[in-house]
Amino acid sequence: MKPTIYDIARLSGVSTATVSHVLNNTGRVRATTQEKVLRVINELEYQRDTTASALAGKNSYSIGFLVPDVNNLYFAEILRGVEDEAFQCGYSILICNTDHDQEKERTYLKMLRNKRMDGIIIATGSTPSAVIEDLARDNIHVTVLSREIPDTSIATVTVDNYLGGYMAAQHLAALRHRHIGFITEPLTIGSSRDRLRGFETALCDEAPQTRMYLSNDSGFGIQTGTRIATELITKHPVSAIFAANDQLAVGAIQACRQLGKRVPEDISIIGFDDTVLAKIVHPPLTTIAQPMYELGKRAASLTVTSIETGRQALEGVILKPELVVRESTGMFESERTDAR
Amino acid sequence: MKPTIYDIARLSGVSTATVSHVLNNTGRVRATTQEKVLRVINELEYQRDTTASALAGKNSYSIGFLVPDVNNLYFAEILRGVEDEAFQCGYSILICNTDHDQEKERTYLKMLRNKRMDGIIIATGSTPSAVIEDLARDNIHVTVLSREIPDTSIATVTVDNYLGGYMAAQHLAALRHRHIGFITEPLTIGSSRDRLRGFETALCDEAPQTRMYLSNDSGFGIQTGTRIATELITKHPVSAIFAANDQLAVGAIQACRQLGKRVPEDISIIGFDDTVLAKIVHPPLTTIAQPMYELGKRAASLTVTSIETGRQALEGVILKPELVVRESTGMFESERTDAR
DNA sequence: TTGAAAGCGGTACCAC
DNA sequence: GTGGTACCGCTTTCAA
Repeated sequence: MKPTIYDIARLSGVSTATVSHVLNNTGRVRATTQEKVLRVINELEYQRDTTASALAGKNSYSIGFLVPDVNNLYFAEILRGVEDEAFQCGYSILICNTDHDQEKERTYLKMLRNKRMDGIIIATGSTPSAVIEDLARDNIHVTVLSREIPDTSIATVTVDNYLGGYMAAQHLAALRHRHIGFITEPLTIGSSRDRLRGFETALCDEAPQTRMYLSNDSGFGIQTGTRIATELITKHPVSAIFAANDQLAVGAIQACRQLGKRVPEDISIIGFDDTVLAKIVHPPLTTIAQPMYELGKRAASLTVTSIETGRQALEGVILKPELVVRESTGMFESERTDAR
Repeated sequence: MKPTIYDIARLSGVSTATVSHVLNNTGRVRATTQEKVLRVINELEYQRDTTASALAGKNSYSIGFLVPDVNNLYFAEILRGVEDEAFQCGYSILICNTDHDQEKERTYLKMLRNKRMDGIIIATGSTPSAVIEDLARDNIHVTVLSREIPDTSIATVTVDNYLGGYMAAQHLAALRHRHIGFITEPLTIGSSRDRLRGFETALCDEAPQTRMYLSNDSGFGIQTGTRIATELITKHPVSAIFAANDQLAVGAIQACRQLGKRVPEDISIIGFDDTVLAKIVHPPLTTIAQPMYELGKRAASLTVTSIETGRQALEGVILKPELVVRESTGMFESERTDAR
């Protein structure tokens, strides 16, 4: 059986209080005593039981990570960043796949509370801030990841989605596209709205004569991308499409293939995120890159800081996106469109 | 503050023992008492504190998942299966990215013990079975995922890697390839060895005159695939390449592109796993599909069964791989090779 | 400097 | 049926 502090105490002839003191470097313990205790600790390969320690009021060294779906390149990479940083700091990550399901989210949140998580990183789109405040009341430090900064002051790590949308539009406008389709994620999600706003603003700023086409449909996956792109292309004279994430963009490329349109000659496509998909797909995807790993790391780091300083961080970290030009976008050539 | 059983006991005028009984449906509690207690529980929205419960000797309802890297499509999908099943059963998953690093693995294992995990799913390549037995001694139920069945009896979920390798060779042999390159993951990993054995055996069985070329180099990622494929193609007259995972295969395709070889006209490429990469890459990849999600689910399910029955499952689940033919493999045409 | 003891929130044995 | 109470393993106050 794993040794306990009682074993350590007995074998080194001191009380558990003293053992605890040397374990935590708290209180004044005579050097010789300390040494004696440490020797026994090493001898028995003693390791503090985190569960007991947590129950007694200390950290559980665990952080919950609420995420729509880890089996999604975007979130998988964020998760990697989160976990790496957490591991560095001595914390572990408990994953919660919500599938954008409010009910699952609530269930997970309860679980996390009952398991005494020290902190929670929320990367799902739409947790009401009331929930977040509840968590704070239970002394669980919350960090919101990858969506717009909510009203309530709370630790937030996000990419500048507005700017990202802006850059995408700028790129397309510079290539002289004047009829652009926009494939969005559900606009209930803050980041989606920001991307759209940025996109529209850039269009106004740089090429006010441009028309943008937005489907009522929205979603996340490749299939959705194909569906919406098909709708956009058949209903409107678009020569370019912005897809709010790489998966949607890949779907759009597939739609083009199905419809016999060449990318980028007939239709330019630009994505968002820069997951591996963007490099693998054919043609390689021009996209707005997000520093996903970094987002994860920063979120974890902020959370740990909150936990260890004992007060909820209020910082808002906003990272910059970056335009990565590959081969899926090209200059608009009018004669092609006429041939349409 | 969250209510405790003491609060419930006080407000419903009974002892904590009784509250515990109604919570656990253990012991005989008078119906009226039960009702009274339940009412208070609902009123206060009481929820059992898992940490305290675990310390008192019950389950922690947490399972550790040791995996090389969740930011890898193959493992991400397995993780999804693991988490879904665990969630269904009321357990949560703690992730541990080992990066094939023995040191990290040891550190994680300690962490998991100290956090009183009920079970651990090990999807990394090479945990010595001694470690596994240690875990068992601490009453932690272990399931090994996705590698060969070790000597010691232990719960194992795996795909038939031998068969997978066999099928890949069969496919290539049927296409009349007689000079085949083999890109492997490190052969320290059991599943890699099995794939290689299966591959070689099929070649013997079906086309003994075939030559196989194996590099000393090995690895996991796209870059590695490109590197090894380049070596294979420049040093040997290969007309086909088997890559032990889809990433390596994608790398191989990129190598072909760089070397001016067409896939599949000049070189056929077959992968392993069938991650999304296989569908996205150009040309779409012929590959040996693994039921990754299912693997994860089964592993979680076995683990939970072990935990809840109290005795380590010894079952060995072996799922079948499947050949998925896409466009990266084709019939060998001798005249092409002559032109080489 | 050290130790006795009262928790933390549950569980479960044993007596009534 | 129900309740008293001794743990689980560690932390921390308070007194010595």
